[in-house]
Amino acid sequence: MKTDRKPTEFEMSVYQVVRTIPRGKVSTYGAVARAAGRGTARSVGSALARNPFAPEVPCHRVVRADGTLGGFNGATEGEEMTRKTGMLRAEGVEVAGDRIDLRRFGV
DNA sequence: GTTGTGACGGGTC
DNA sequence: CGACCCGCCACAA
Repeated sequence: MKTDRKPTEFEMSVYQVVRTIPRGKVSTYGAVARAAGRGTARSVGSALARNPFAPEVPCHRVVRADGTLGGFNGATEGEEMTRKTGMLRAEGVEVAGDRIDLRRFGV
């Protein structure tokens, strides 16, 4: 894409943190924000929405604090979300409808 | 420098 | 449970 801009320091921090999420587990936007050292859930969502490191940064392992999926590959609904659910299940994460049980998978 | 917006979160009603 | 509001930080125009 040519509309891509250079990732800022903050965004880089976010991608780095998300990349460390172990397979079979998930994290939340708020948790990532704290791990990054600065920013909030909103900022993290914004960064992941522009995720230029596609498969390297497993954005599908990041969900909302209330357990709902959030978004994937730049979308919050549609086919992309269906894929996100499938990937999580393939990694051993139980997905009930559009939700995840953070009690077991939210590190 | 100012304004609007967002893949959010927590609190209220 | 759902709907609503307010606060939060970073980014683009």
